[in-house]
Amino acid sequence: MKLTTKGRYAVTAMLDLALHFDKGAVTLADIARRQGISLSYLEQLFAKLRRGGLVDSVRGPGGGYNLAVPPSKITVAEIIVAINENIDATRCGGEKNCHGDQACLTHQLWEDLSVRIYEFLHGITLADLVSKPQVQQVASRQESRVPATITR
Amino acid sequence: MKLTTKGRYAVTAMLDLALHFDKGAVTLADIARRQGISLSYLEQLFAKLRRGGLVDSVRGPGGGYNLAVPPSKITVAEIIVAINENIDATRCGGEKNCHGDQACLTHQLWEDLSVRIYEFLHGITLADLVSKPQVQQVASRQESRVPATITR
DNA sequence: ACATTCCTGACGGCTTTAGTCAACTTTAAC
DNA sequence: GTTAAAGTTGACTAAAGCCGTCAGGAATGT
Repeated sequence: MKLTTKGRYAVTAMLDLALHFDKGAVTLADIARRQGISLSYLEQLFAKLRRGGLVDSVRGPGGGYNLAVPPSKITVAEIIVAINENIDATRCGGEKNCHGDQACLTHQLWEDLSVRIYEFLHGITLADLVSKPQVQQVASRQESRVPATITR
Repeated sequence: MKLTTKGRYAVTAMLDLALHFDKGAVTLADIARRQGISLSYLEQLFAKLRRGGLVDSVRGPGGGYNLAVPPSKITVAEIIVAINENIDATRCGGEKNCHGDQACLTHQLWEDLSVRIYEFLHGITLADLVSKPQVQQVASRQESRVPATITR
């Protein structure tokens, strides 16, 4: 389980999609504006999300992205896994050859931790996040915002 | 809570110290040989561990490093915190200004996760790790090893 | 046709990681 | 008191990953 800002961007973007789940396709430009993420970077992230089967895309005018399944069926862990193709927290990638030909001293520790983190994030769906008061509060503020100018 | 290979190196090295807790000072050269970590890199890590008060150093011949307190008093979380001076998993460093002037949508999520990871790692001491059969098994193999040549 | 939007690949700056090298200080042992 | 073992510090490099930009292309509704 690798946790970087990349994964955080992805979860934020997916949460934005979840907030507009029943309102038709959402363009990346909208997400970029609302969440303050560069459009081109979003394009990269969504390419992976699409390959991971988490979102559906609609081309052409009026197009955009939609969640492939309802928010209650998508967990945070799935999003992060789709973004970071390498998932293991261990040094050896599960090969247990971290140290020469043998497992390193702390191999088991990182494996345990990895499982814990995964379980935590797997227990949280987008629907869970949407229902949080804090999220709704921030979201409503974003709706009423003056659109900023978007580069490219 | 930032989890990188850097932190893993540090925990592995500290575990090595814990395994030799009652046997006098341990040189970095020994750790480098046993754990397959570059000596110069260990020097950097132990400078931080020393500043963090986790280890004591003894200079001169016969010198080396010792745990500053018994293994049962040192948690994995402390080690990682000492190594990565920045601890927060959130984008804004607790400032809650992740997105312009307001907290980003997922601020709370990362804060929660951060706490979870910290609690997990704070619940594991070096003594816990030492008592694990797997660790002892790997450790005993390392003791009987032919010393490899060390560069510089 | 045309504008909109997704899609793809290449590229560059930046930070972090991992490791190297060199010089220095302390101190035990001879 | 010399010497050698060890820690201490700082500068440096190479590689990787992150973040973002740019340029073009493909699909598609109007």
